[in-house]
Amino acid sequence: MLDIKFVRENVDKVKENIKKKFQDEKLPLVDEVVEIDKKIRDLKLKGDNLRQERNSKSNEIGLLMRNKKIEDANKLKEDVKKINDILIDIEKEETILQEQIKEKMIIIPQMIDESVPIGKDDSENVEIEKFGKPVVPDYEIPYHADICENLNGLDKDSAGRTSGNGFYYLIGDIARLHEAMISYARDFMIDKGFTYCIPPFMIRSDVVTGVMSFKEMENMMYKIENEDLYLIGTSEHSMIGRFKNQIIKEEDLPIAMTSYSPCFRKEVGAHGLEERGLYRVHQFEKQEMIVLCKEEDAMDWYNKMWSYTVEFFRNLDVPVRTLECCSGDLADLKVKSCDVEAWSPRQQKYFEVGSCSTLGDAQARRLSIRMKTEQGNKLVATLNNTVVASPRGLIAVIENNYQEDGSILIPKVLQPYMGGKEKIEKK
RNA sequence: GGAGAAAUACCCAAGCGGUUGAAGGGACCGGUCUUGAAAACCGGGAGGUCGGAAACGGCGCGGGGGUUCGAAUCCCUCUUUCUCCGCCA
Repeated sequence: MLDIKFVRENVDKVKENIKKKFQDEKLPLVDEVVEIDKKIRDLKLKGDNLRQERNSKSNEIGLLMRNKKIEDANKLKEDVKKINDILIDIEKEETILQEQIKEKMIIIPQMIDESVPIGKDDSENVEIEKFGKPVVPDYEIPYHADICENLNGLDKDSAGRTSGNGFYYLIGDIARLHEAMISYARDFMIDKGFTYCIPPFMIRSDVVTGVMSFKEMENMMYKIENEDLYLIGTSEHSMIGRFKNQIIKEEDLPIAMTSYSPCFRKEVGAHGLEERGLYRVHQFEKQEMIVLCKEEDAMDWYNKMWSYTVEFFRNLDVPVRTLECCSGDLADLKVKSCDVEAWSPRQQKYFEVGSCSTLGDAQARRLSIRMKTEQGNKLVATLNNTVVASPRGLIAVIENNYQEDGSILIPKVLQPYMGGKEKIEKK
């Protein structure tokens, strides 16, 4: 969501930004918004003047009553009643216009960063850099679910019976490896200076609508029956929601936190669940990082944040690359975003394991997250990035450390979290 | 889950239908005194948000709604906190 003042003063820039995102159908919205905004301001001025008159007349009535001039007071009461009748209409119209403008403002995309590559859709995303050599061993790497099942580490059949498609039982050393990754990710981020946090796993609807669009909400969020509560799709939701309507002291910024949570997603309308595997599932766990900072520091943080994920995966001996989201593929709330992708030696291509975004002040405007400065309050910038989500991250580790004999070498950094174990093999 | 009480500005807190369109403290800022500080004394200010170039004005006493000429004050509702009971890792 943009600042209405910015739109008012930068109609051309806003339109150009929409074109860059190939959303030409939204172009008329800009003029409509400016027009409604003008109407609202006129109406507000009218209303304010009437309210001022009402206030002073009500005051007069008070004085007259005290002096027992009942008749004069009653006369004034009539006047104020008339003012109130006019005000009712004005207020009604204002409410309608406010809703109209909000509806439109909410779908006008955030101004993207100049550096974002222009492109229509995800096919035009741009590879930025490769880290580590993508190795293809001379033996065949089986499908990750088969590797896990062969090591007695996965039971999808039972999960199908208990919970349906999109769920899984992780068992034994595979479950432990999953947990080890999350734990290592936590400690890795703490070492980078981030504060560890376990947030609520359910949030209210007003927080949900603050952090995502309605369409996303429909397609992602599980609702608790008979309660105003939703299961979080990522801890970003509760972590950013934490600051809703808050004014942060300037000296308390930046706020850099790393949070753990299970994540629940309906995955409606996405590419569908993967029948056999663990790549796209209804439930996973994630170590996340979020940053709240001054707008001018956002780009530095953005670059730091994605590089932490790269470093994390390199420590696990997983080759990765960064892929920048082009303008057309960038979600409307985002200023700039890139995916970190891990190498799959089986598919011989990279697949998404994390996503790093800066939202500028868009989220802060929706949630009213501000910082106190000497010149008044300013919106903060919000950023988020995946450290690791598992089991998806698990797939990367398993495939890249798979041995010809069917065993998996445990990356050195994870061994302390696995009781010193160096290898997972069939018993 | 049941029963009660409460929510006022950075903090404490008065107020319970009209000179409160928020008293009084504390902290804070400015000053006097002091070599400097502390103490004391004097002075200052509603933080936020919206409209406006500004002057100024609107909103605003946990959120939302209502009654009234007029609401911090009365009514409804939601949220949160506290106390007691019940239940439970």
